Amino acid sequence: MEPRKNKSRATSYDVARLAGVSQSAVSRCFKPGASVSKKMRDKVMAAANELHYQPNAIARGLITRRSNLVAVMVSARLNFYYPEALFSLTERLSAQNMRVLLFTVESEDDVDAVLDQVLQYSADGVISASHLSVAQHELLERRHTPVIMFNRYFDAIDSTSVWCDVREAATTMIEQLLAFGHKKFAFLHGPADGMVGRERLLIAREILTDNGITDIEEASGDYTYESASAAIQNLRKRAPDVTAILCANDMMAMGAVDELRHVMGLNVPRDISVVGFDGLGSARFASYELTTVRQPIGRMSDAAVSMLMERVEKPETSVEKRVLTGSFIQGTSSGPAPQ
Amino acid sequence: MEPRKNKSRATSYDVARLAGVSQSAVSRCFKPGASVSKKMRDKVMAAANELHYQPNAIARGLITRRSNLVAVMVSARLNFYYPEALFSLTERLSAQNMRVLLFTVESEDDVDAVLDQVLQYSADGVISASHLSVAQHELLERRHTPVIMFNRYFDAIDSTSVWCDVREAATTMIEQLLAFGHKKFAFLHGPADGMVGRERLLIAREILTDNGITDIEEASGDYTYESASAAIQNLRKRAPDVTAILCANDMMAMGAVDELRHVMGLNVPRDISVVGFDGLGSARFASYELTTVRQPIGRMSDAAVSMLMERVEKPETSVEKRVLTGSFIQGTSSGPAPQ
DNA sequence: ATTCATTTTGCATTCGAATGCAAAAATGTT
DNA sequence: AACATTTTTGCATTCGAATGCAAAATGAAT
Repeated sequence: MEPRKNKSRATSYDVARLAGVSQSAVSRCFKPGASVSKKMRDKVMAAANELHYQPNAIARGLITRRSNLVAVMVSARLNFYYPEALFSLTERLSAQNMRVLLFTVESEDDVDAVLDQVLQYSADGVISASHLSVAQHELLERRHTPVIMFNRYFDAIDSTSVWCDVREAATTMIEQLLAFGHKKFAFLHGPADGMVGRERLLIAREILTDNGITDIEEASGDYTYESASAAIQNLRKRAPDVTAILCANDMMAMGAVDELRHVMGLNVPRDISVVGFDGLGSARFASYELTTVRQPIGRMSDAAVSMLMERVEKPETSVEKRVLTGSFIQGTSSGPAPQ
Repeated sequence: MEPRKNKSRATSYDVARLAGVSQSAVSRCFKPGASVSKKMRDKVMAAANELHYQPNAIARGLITRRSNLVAVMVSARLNFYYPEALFSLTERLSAQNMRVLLFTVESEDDVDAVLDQVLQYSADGVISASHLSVAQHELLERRHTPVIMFNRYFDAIDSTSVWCDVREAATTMIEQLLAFGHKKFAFLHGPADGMVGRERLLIAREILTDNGITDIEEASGDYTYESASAAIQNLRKRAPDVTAILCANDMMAMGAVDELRHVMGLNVPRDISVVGFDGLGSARFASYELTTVRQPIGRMSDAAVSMLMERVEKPETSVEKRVLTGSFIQGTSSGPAPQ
């Protein structure tokens, strides 16, 4: 008998040799529901424990064509919303015995390179919180890799997605502002390619239009706290009569509140109201108490994971869009319009 | 010629057949620095492009014994500090052509299960921001899997780690508080198992002791914003004369500031000063402008990744502790002690 | 004890790429 | 042109687990 090669890791052959059985027997003992006698299982498990054997997921993946890896793509820019979603997804994926391969996407240009990696690692599926082009969708489809778009409904292509419908909550929010007597509104947009923010403000615009308000001021940021500062300065200069600012996300709303209060010396909500979208943890901090529309991140993650798992098990499962509804959060960053 | 089996993915054999060469030639064309003639490379690359061939990372990993996967373990509880570190690490690892396998750890009990997964996937290395026991370290060592402890210096075992030394900055911070005339201090601790927080306040205590202050009030939270609320209530009841609160992290400092200001109606820093540790992005928000000690997350990530890569390439590389220094951030959450 | 049905087990092959070695081709030398 | 040298290529094997199929073992039924 050879002295053990300086392998650090026991293989199924090592276990088989020690237990005096075949390698296939070992393999079967680690496959739930396989046909193994109790005697065999005991022998093998004893040997496996002795050698600290664990099946090699890489080798297994090669033959089964299932890596049990899920690629999760998030945009690095959105520092606050996505961590909550990311952790939430990770927990739920582990519960399904899936591992998370994390990819951050700086800009749209990175996506192709990331997808190459996703495919090289034979991820069983993708959950993407960044935009994918039609070509990119097609690439994944050709490779039979299911994708779930997370919070990306209005993409050109018809793809399986989880989305949060904010219309009802936004209506409540905006009607409350109207009831508060606000007449002059402004939007604080996200970046031009920010689908989610655009959609949110589109809905807001419709609701305002329904109520006869069409003259809306516009300003733009990039979803970050910092970007709100310049946008608000600019906005106040152009349109000092605005009394309600609708921000495309909470982060900018927080930036807006701070700029108005601490730099411009205004009282929010007495002088001006600010509302956001997302329902971040930090939006509830006592310094902000944002009025906002909360996305049910936990339930969105559940939906994304369950839709993904279905498609991993049954690849031909058809496109599905699961829509959850956001809820209105009454904060203290909005209130009656000033005299 | 068989009709293509319904494989969605071209293999090196497919490329070889199309290019009229051997499979090994294809493999070599994708290995940087291999001996291949220009003619061969062109032929192969043309075929590879036509079939959209990309080498299978799983199969490659099996034979090379290099998965190019790095397991990153973070605690899910610390919602704010770690996302910044996580994204920072992910970017740097991608730059080294390594992929991130993300694991969240709810409690210490999860760690064993997570490590099993790490080993099953043959991660080339681990970056851990959660505590590992001696046994866990040994397990990884037996499997020749290098670990870098991220922000975990004072572990029982002598392990390679990145750590942020806050002593100098903390000294500056505390001496400033003393110069501001503060005499009665309180600590807002993290949870009992929070190594980092304990260490920070230990240092703070030493510095205060050096300055003749030994009677310090103590309160405890769990690093979250919310937990500061009860701790502060309790503290104010017991010791209304405290004028400076040192918090184990920024998140609790923010919670403390808000509780003091918005619930208790105090003026921070006029009535009471609050300082933190971390240097979170949100600590800079105008509503807080925390006085704190910032950890250089970017440089810490660089250090972690470079130390890891060294040990992946040369496994026998000895233990190394890289210590970066935190910097004092002057905010407006602290100021002169009240009369 | 014999036959047949059923469950367990092992054999041999497979997944896809990498690599040591030897054969073949290209290049250099005289 | 003949030979030596270097570079390029292909053959065959390997990594570690899973699995179809056939052989072996077990159990049931007569």
